[in-house]
Amino acid sequence: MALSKTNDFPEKDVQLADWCKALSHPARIEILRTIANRGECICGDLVLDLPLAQSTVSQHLKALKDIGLIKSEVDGPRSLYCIDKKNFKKFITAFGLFGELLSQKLNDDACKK
Amino acid sequence: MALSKTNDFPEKDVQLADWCKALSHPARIEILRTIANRGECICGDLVLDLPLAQSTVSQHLKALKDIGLIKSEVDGPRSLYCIDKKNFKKFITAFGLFGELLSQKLNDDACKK
DNA sequence: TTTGATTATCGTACATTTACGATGTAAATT
DNA sequence: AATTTACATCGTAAATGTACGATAATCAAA
Repeated sequence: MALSKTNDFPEKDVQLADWCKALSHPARIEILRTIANRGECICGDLVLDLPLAQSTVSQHLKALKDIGLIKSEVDGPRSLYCIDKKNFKKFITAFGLFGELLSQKLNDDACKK
Repeated sequence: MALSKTNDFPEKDVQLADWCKALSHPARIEILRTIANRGECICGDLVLDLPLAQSTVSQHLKALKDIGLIKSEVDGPRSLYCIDKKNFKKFITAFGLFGELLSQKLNDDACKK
């Protein structure tokens, strides 16, 4: 990105923002949920569930894989996807910390409206 | 959106995705944190903190306000921003639920790699 | 009431995202 | 070897997002 200034921000915030971006589309939320529910699944299963073309689903899977929330292994002509537990937990922890720190500050009522 | 298919997804997932989208830029993460830390603050304070032009910061504030995570009140020539606690907690709760449900499924080791 | 301070909005440029069909690739099956 | 199955990648179109400068709007203070 030439126009973007994301590199002028703290690395931790960029990381959290990138993870959130990965969840910023309902298809990717459903994909994560489906993979978690089934333990693992292939692209074709997701195409049946989602109102999207195969190439689009594959694109969303790539986005989730690039950011590290899922991983895959070859299974014959198929690709088997599963949650990358280590990274997923990192994300949940980082997000939880963020939410917690902010929530603490909200105890004393600062806003009138 | 004509090309987008977000309306073909469950409303709850769209809502969660939209909230995550609001956190998908490090500037908006820092803005939320700063507002929470100070209880309330004005655009000018944030402009001093962030490596962005005033108009850009104002744009990010609008995005956070449109999604409901912050609200504002007039204070002379300024605008005073603060966290919208009710909605913020809704978001944290929804996200926490999502993370928890998925984490539960990750207990039995499904992935080899 | 003019000036100054502060913020919002407009216009614009460029990058990124989302979506699809078409095509390429790799492995199993015939 | 040819075919089928499953998936990834390419090319492309349209929509969104990010960023800025310039300008408009609002209110306080001089």
